[in-house]
Amino acid sequence: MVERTPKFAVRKKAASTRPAPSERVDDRRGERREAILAAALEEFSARGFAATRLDDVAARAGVAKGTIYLYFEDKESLFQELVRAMVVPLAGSIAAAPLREMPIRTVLDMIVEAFVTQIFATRRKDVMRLIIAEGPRFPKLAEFYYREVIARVFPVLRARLKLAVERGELHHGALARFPQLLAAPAVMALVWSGLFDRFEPLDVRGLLRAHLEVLLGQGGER
Amino acid sequence: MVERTPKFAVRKKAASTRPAPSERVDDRRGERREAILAAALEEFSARGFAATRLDDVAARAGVAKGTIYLYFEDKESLFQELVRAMVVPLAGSIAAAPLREMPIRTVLDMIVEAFVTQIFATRRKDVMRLIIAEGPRFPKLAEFYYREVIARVFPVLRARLKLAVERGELHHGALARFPQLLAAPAVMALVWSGLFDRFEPLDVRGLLRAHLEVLLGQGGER
Amino acid sequence: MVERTPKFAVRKKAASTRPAPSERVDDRRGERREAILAAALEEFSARGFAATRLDDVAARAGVAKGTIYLYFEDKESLFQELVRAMVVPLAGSIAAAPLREMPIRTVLDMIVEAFVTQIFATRRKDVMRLIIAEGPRFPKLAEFYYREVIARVFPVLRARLKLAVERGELHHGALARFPQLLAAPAVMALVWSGLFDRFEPLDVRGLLRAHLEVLLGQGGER
Amino acid sequence: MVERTPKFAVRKKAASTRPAPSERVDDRRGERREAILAAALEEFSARGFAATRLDDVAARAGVAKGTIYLYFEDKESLFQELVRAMVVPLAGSIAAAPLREMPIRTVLDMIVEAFVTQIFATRRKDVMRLIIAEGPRFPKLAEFYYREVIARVFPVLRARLKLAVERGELHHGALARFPQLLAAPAVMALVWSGLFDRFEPLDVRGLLRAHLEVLLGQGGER
DNA sequence: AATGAATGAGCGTTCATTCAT
DNA sequence: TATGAATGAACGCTCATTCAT
Repeated sequence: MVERTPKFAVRKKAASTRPAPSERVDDRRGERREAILAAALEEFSARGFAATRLDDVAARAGVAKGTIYLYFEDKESLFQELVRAMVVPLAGSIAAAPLREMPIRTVLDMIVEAFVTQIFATRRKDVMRLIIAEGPRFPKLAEFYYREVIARVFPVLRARLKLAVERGELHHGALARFPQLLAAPAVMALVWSGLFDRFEPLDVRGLLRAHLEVLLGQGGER
Repeated sequence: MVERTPKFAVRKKAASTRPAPSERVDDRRGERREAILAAALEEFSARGFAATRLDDVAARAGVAKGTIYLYFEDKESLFQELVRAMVVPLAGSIAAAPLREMPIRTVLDMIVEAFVTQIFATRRKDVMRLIIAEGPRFPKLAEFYYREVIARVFPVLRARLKLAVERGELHHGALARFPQLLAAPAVMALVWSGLFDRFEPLDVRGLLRAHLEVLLGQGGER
Repeated sequence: MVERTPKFAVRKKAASTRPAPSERVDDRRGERREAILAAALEEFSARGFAATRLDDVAARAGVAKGTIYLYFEDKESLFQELVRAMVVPLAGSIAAAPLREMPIRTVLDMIVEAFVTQIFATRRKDVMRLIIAEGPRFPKLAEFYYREVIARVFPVLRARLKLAVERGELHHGALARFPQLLAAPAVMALVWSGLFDRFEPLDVRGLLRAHLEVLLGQGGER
Repeated sequence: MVERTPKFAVRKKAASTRPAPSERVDDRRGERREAILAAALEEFSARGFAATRLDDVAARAGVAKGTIYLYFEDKESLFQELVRAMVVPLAGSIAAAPLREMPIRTVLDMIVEAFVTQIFATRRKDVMRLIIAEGPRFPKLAEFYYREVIARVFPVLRARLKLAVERGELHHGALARFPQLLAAPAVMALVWSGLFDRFEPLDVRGLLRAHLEVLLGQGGER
């Protein structure tokens, strides 16, 4: 994995006035790269890693098959870069919020809302599903996700949850011991919607909110 | 099915009264089938459907490549039969228990225990992971699982949870409205263990028990 | 080719009163053999040599696949035996007729009638087509047919045609030089009916008779 | 198409004025296609459709196996294209000749000559044999040939033959009723040469000319 | 003799990757 | 840089043949 440098952050600041030639080239490079990544996401999501044909990715991205190899080492690199590109920015934003200042209810509401609007309603949902489905076969991918997301978010979360218990905001330590419990309904939503939406669509926000009720010990609607 | 290899070898000598030839033949047929299914589970779990080579399945099962086709229509059939063979018996046993007679705490404890010992500690864990990972690409598979498991188990569960609310065993209706919440930590355990066990193993029983504490509103260990 | 002895003629005389055991066995053998040959003819005709599956031959013959190998060396032997069994008796009967005694018109009428009723209206038609289609790939088959049929029939025919010219029954020597001309419409009928009967059925007897008209120099119906 | 190899090598250098890249590419494409078709003809002729290995076709054409699939959908398409490419130009040229202007003798002489030089002396002979041999198993092929050749040539021929009878050029209506009679010796020649040339080569032109003698009622050499 | 399960070589087809242009 | 034709290893599946029963 890795190797390829994070061109993302950079590019965002680029180009305001007339860019220098090299910059313009970099721009085109960036756009092409984006187009390929977007096409790859679509195809990998629809068919999984092994069943995706680079031919189709190229066609969807509007480039020639060989062009993909100018931007990515091989099929696997493309896949990993794809996940990386979608995951990194998200992970950063989560770990940044000033959780300690807010009441736990607000914290949890924010997390729910972030998941619903930033992940579930976007292409990131597909990336998450790809991680779930393909991760076991891509140790590097799982490791990357663990390092970038889990290892960064869970400690912060756990600390805040512990604090909540100490402050009396939460009445049990279960969550602090197993932050996975907090994420479980989100994972369930990703899995369920990928499998059973045809038969029984799931109200994802409803599910997560109901979960909060349980966690916070409020009766909610019976 | 249950726990692979021993069963087979044993059965060969099991029958004491010299069985009729046809019986013996049927026995061998059954054993071969089982061997292929076992090998297939192993390979499909390790590589996913698309990346699994029937050559490898055959080698692992100790049969020739062509033999697989004496027992299964094609690769996809083998995959579906595999899931079917592992899932059907389980689904039946779950729906059967006399849930109404037991206190909700017992019901939930049983479910946790069943998941941990009947699924998570066995090869069924791998089958569940396969359903999660491959289901989106196998509509038939997802439908089968929905029909055989979800549609059979969830209504029973929901009814019992409603009853629990009415009886005052549960203090909120969230679970009755979203039985998915009950299953969420199990799904999380399957996903987590497939991805992150190398970095941070998960105490699955602990996770599920902690979840019960939360659901039942008991403080548990802080 | 060859190797297997011609059991045919023998069997025909067999069994009148209660046959001895060994004879009965031979009978069953013969029937089985016939059944396989009949099934093989059907399948080879429908699909050609290469595309025919011994599985299908066995199923059609009502025997197990392995049984075929008790009666025939391999697929190719079966094919060759099949042709041999159908061709040999025919070739004999043709060469036998007392052609010199009859007027040429009668001779040719007889040949036409023999072809129409003994070949074209029977399974032999399929054998002839098989020889035409597969012969180029089966040198032994072509050689066998040349030796058994062509080399036996053509000289006789040629002699009679020469005689006809000398007797003034025929007005040109073309036929005597090229007895193939006599057979050409029959071959054409076999080929045409195999290819174009769906679009334009051919009146085979009409074709052959018209050919005779031309050969004999009679005006026929204009 | 026409007579294979030389054409290709020559063409490469042929173009004097430095052709545009696309032209050169198209040229190479055309050459490759031709090379594959030529190799396919060779292999299909030698072994028949079913027994031909695409591996061998590729090797003979000097391309990789996968390359065939850049030019042809699949094995069957390759086969059909092969026949189509060889048959279509011929059929056109036949139907075009101004038959009514020429005496029937000339017409028939021309047909004989055309068959001998344009078909029998070329690779087209092999294509005709393939049609005869494989047509029964390829309904599409037979239909194509009927539509493109038979349905185009026979009516013209029949009309000219009728005219010949009316003009008194022919003394019997047999040919007009059965134009197949005219083609029969050609079919015979194709079949005979495929089967028996080793044992008894056939003077094809002699055969066809002898046939004409008979048709035209001239004594010819006795 | 008869069976049919088992074998494994073989073939059509696909597709990631390369490379000449 | 970009292309897309070409490659060839790989894989699913078939089927003639064998052989234990």
